[in-house]
Amino acid sequence: MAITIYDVARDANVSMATVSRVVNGNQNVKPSTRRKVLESIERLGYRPNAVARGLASKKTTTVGVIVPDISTSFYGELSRGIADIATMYEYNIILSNSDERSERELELLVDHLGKQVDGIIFMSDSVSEEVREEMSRAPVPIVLAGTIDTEEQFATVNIDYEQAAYESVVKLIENGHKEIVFITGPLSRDINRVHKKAGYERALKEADITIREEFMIEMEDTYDAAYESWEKIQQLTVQPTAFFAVNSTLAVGVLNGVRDAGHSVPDDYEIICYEHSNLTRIVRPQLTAAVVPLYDIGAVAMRLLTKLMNEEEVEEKQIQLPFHFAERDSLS
Amino acid sequence: MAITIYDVARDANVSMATVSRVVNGNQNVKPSTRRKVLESIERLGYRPNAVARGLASKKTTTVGVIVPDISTSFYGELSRGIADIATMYEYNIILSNSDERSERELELLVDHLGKQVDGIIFMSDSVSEEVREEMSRAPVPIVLAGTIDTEEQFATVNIDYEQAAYESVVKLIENGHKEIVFITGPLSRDINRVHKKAGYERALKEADITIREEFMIEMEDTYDAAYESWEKIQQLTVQPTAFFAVNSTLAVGVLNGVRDAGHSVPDDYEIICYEHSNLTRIVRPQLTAAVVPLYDIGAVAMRLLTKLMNEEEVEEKQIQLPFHFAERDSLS
DNA sequence: ATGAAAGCGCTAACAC
DNA sequence: GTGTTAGCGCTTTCAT
Repeated sequence: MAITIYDVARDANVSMATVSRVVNGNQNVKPSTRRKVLESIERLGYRPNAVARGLASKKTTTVGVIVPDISTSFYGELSRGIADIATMYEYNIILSNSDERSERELELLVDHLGKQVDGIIFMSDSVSEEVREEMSRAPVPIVLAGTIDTEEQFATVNIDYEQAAYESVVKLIENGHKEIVFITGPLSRDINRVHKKAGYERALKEADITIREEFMIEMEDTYDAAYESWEKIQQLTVQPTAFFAVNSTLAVGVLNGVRDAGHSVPDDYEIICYEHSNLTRIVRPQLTAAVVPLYDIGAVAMRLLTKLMNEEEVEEKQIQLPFHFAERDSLS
Repeated sequence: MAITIYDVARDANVSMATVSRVVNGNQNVKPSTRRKVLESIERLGYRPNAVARGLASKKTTTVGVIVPDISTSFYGELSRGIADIATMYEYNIILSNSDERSERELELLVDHLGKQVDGIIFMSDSVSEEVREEMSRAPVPIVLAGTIDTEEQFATVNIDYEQAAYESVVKLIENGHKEIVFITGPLSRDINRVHKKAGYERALKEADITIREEFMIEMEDTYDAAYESWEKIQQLTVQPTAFFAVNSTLAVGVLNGVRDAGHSVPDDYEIICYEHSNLTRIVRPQLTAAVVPLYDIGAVAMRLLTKLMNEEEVEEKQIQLPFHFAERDSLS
């Protein structure tokens, strides 16, 4: 049996309450008894039981993190930002993968809440109705990181994806392009449909460029799908001269498809994308991209959550972080 | 205040014990009362409090995962394997990053143990003496995933890194190479020094090839360091014709260094490496590599941990998984 | 500054 | 098959 607070109390000749005060840094303890207690703790090797503490205090200093897939660099980077700030504020993290399946997200929400987490960071590509309801009922604060809430109901941390898309496409247009293909993951995702596609279209409209339906190349969100999309792109009735991709994985897939087919980037085709990983710097040519500050989004989301859990006043619950462009070689 | 087991008991006109039995699937409950209880649970929206359960039962169905950096594809993939099996056996995961700092690892061990985890999966590049001691004292089982234990004291899951290194270098030798550079991360890490370097040297020795000290190119474990190492490689008194790299990130760095300097792979230089990510398939030429089954290592480690937590007999605590080679284009 | 005592919400004997 | 009753190890009033 492990050493309990009671053993320490007896050993130090004080009450449990005093030991508790010492352990929790309460100032109302005479220095000499504090020393005595500390000495007993040390000698007995006492470690507070966080579960008992959690039951008594109704705080677990644990937050739930629900993420589609921790093995992707996108969510890995985001999660690292979350974890670092969590550590800073002495929270532990319960991390679970949802694979973006709404039912699974629901289960995880209930599961984490059952574990009495003090707050939740939620990441996904869309917030389903059932998930929204469950989150609305949650007794603890929830922050969405890198995740769109179309209803603007929850606290969120993002960049202005629409604006980033717009500026990306403007760069292409300024380079003389008129036939620009939009390389996108599933348009069922709010972020692709409501934000990125919208920015793309705004730029084209503003430049009086025809928006072609066949230029919306929608695919599964994988490198291989993007690589193979080159097949489809070749069949287009109007041939494009540039690509705007919603993330670096898709961009690299298209890049390799184009290059393996014997074409040159940026001579034959120019490419711009959102940057979600260092892939953009590793491929040749290196890709010009709108850099999404994933680590920071995670960090700010966690910081916001600590404030919410602390019931501090927050001025703005929908945070937009700045983004910037990394000018590289896929655009001349 | 949330609904408790007591509220349900009162509502269903039974005792707490009966509610507990129903919730925990105990068979000793008459179907009709079970139904009655379930109905109350449903109506009141009762959710068991896992913290209270943990305190009473001394089991939290939570395991601690200590990882150097979740944002790397290596540990991301490993962690995903762990998480999936954890989910399968209904465990939650507390995930913490150590940045490979031994003092931090120590803190995390103590921290997780304080949270009363039922077991721990530990990942690192070496097991320090203090960490070894703390782990030896731990009251719950611990499994090392993708992590060397030179003392063979703990349960581990790995591949035979030495053999993979050996076979990699043999491939190079069979292709006629005699001047083969070893591109490695810090040799302070057991895995690099004790296993990978040893395999490299065994292959050379067996072929009666001189082992040159200057061919051990040690560097920080980053793409940029590897990219810049090309500078150093050029200065070597004997010029190499091939590279064996301890991971795909370093291999790609060298590859880009070589190619950006105007040389060709595999015509001027051949490259082989351990594969830790899909980078090997994305670069051009694609890299031939010894594929490390990261997901499986994580999954098997977690499965092993469930057995240990269950006090089941396990035949072998030092598990070696098979590996294979992906033959691609960096070797002709 | 310190102690006594009542819970926190649940599990697990044990009794019936 | 069901109920009673101790705890699990801690925090937190409330006294003193």
